[in-house]
Amino acid sequence: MEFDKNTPIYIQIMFEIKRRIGTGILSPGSKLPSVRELADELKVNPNTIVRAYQELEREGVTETRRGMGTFVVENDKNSVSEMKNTIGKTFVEEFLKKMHDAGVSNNEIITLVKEAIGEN
Amino acid sequence: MEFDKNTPIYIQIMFEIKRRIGTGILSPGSKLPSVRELADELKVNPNTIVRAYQELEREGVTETRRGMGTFVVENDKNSVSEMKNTIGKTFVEEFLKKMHDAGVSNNEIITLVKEAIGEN
Amino acid sequence: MEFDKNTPIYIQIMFEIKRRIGTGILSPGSKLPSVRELADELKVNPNTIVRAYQELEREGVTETRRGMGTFVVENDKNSVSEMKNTIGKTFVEEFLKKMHDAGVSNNEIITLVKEAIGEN
Amino acid sequence: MEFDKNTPIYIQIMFEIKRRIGTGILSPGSKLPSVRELADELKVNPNTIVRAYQELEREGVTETRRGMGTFVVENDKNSVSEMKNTIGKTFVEEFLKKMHDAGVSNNEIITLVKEAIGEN
DNA sequence: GTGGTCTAGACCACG
DNA sequence: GTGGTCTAGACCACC
Repeated sequence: MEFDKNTPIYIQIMFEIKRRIGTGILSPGSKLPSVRELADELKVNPNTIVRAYQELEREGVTETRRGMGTFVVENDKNSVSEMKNTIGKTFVEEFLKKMHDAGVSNNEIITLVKEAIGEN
Repeated sequence: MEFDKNTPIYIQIMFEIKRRIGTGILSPGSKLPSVRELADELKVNPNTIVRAYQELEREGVTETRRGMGTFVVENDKNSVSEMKNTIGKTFVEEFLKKMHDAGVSNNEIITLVKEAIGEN
Repeated sequence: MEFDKNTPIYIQIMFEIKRRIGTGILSPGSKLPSVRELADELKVNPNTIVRAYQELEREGVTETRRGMGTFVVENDKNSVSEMKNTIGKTFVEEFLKKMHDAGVSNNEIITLVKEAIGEN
Repeated sequence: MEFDKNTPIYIQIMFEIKRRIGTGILSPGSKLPSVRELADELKVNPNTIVRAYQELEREGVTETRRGMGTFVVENDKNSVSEMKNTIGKTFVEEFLKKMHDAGVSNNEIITLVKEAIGEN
């Protein structure tokens, strides 16, 4: 995994976990990798993982069971389709805000998106 | 102009200038407000404006003429439609990459965007 | 380190860093002094160091790792001999251009350079 | 004539005048273009020309005769070969200082210069 | 008048 | 402890 230099690493890790839930790699109820494991895997300071897990817990996405580790909460919110939706909507809103700020109209936005998708 | 607390002010000023070019408020060749003027207008420290203007120059959007001020470069890139297009495409690509990484399909993307626009 | 009054301090610091790379004092991958350390050492405001480090990063000479410091990029460009070569060639070209513009022939250039070196 | 963005325009104009003397375009005793003429020719603010002429007079290169204009002083120093030498030495010294600062040895300097000349 | 640089000192997010 | 950003205020060279 490569990190974008401009956004905090712990945020990117949060999205990585959500992505794994959204794509079914992690299912509700399953155990997250331990802090040390994930720190090793991502070549990152363990404190950074701790921070990410804490924020995820605050958001209600995960829960820690003492002595057992961190788990994906079994929640409607964490079903594959819901998680995809949640992440998606966040990104869409960010995106629309930026475009509007740049003076691009709604029609132009749709056109640009369709073009870009067509090209791929 | 209101500033978003989470992104550096000088970045937001850069976008504001680009937006003014993109919407035709500033045309290629025209003079930007002086550092002190804009600092006053935006209730911001002059150094912050200086920083924004320098970055814009580094990006080739503006140029400074000694003792005369800062000007929009007369450049195809800075024509109204081009500027909008450039900014737009960059954002669209970032956005699509994120969505695909999150496992959202092209069809779902278009649906989500349309929904979000409809709501606004 | 003494500063020349006529050129910005941050530029002189940039050259100092490049010189340290060019002479092998700093090797690719190694950590630069922290902003505060170097500010102390050079009796200069920390902001001035920040500026120098940022410009070096823009030039691809260094990179910052969040919360860890600023490092010399591991790059062919930054090997001792290459760095010396790169800086040197830039200066030589500038120099020759100026001399030719002033109407000095190639032979005269070599003579003048040898004279000046002999004198030192 | 194109101006280097980083050095004051009036300095560049001074060198331009010296260059014209060094290459024989202007001979000792001849009249310089009027301030307005040169300002027009170089697309520059007349004040900038005034400044350049003043500095040249301070250096003893030119003199102004009231109501008649500015003239190249008839001076050994202003003979074609001498002027070339003067400019040349200034540039050579600047150049050597930069190279030494960058850690390039005298031998390497001569090698680099010869290479660069050979290539042209 | 213009922008460019620097200092002093503060606060913040990140690891 | 690390760099990033911002403010306040100063001085300077240039046009």
